[in-house]
Amino acid sequence: MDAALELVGKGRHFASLGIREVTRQAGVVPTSFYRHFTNMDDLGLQLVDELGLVLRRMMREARSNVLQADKLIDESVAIFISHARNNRSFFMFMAQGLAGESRAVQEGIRSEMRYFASELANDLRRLRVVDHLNDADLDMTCDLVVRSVAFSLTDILIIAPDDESQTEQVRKRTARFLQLIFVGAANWTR
Amino acid sequence: MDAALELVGKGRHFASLGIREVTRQAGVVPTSFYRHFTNMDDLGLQLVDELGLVLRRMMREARSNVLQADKLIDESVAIFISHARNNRSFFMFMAQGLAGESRAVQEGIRSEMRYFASELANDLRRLRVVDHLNDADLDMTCDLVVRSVAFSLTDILIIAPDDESQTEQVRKRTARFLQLIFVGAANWTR
DNA sequence: TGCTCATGTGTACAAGTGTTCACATATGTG
DNA sequence: CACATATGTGAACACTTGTACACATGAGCA
Repeated sequence: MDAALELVGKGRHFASLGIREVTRQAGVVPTSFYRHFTNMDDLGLQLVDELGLVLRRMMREARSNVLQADKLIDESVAIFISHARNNRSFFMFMAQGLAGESRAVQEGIRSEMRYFASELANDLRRLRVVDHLNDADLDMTCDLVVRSVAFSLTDILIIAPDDESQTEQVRKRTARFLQLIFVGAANWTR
Repeated sequence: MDAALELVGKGRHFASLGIREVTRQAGVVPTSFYRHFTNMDDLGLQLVDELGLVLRRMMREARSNVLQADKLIDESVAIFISHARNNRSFFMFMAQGLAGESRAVQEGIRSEMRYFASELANDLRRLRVVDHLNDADLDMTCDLVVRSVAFSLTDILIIAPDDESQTEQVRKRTARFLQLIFVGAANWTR
């Protein structure tokens, strides 16, 4: 799994990876592959599971760092971007998988995003920043937030990993997107 | 190019297509490939160019159908979804390319999206629905709109092409996203 | 100690891959 | 008409690919 991620991190697309290629990168003989996975799709699915762990760690960090609501957006975006840079290959895999060729991987990632959005909705309720929204509208808002952040992935991943100034630009733009969405939510009337 | 699109439409990922495979689908001998393209990346780039035409046709239709501003969102989303369904393979290619393995294709698609966003900004100025926004904020809003719609692609493309009820659901949800964004824009103060 | 089970190895094979080259056939223009 | 140019063909090449099978090794446990 690490080998596959490394190849993805080098710019390869997961869909184009072969068994031999992955085992070569892992420093292992091709037949060993079958000891762990039945095919590449299987490997992809297990990567999605691990991606879930990464996202959960990120959420935990965000929750412990965002204490008061006023810095919520900037803090969260900063944490997201920092995780995206520290786990570049993982997030590349995620971005690829959203339109990948394995339906199962696709749905796995979408389900992670749904989970993420629903946790976000919980947190916002708890922080009492969206009291006037009913549940459905809050869910929609969080869905849109998660999508916007996810799309920013493509911005972060296309720039060089150490380009601080461009990263900062993406950070700012993403934060403004979320501000715009929350202004919308604050003035939303059904 | 049609052959490659057909394969993508069948669920294959563009990055995993081979020259022989594409020429086989095209009913032509492998060597013929080199008469038209130097490699698969080249083919991808030419597909991006054609994608630009599809998007421009879509814009033209949207402009001629959206006369008054009050139905703007619903009409535009409907047109977008109808185009996405009629050119399914093209939009699949677009969704894939955003996180694809060819940097050039990636940037090509991103540039199409930027163009789209800037045209949208022009239209909104012309319709005078956003008079209180300065140029930068209008650009940001349109950027977010285009991104949200683009993300909805993954929703449309994952459902069966003839599933009317799910399509309708995506249509509604996308429209609500845009409404939320425009409420945000309407109440935006720098 | 010896047994079991998980993991890794080496060899083999049929099938598929990208790319080359010389050759054939259209198509349109002077 | 003849000729140039664009496109398609067939055979050939050296590699790579997925997968099967029998065998080796090592770790943990009785």
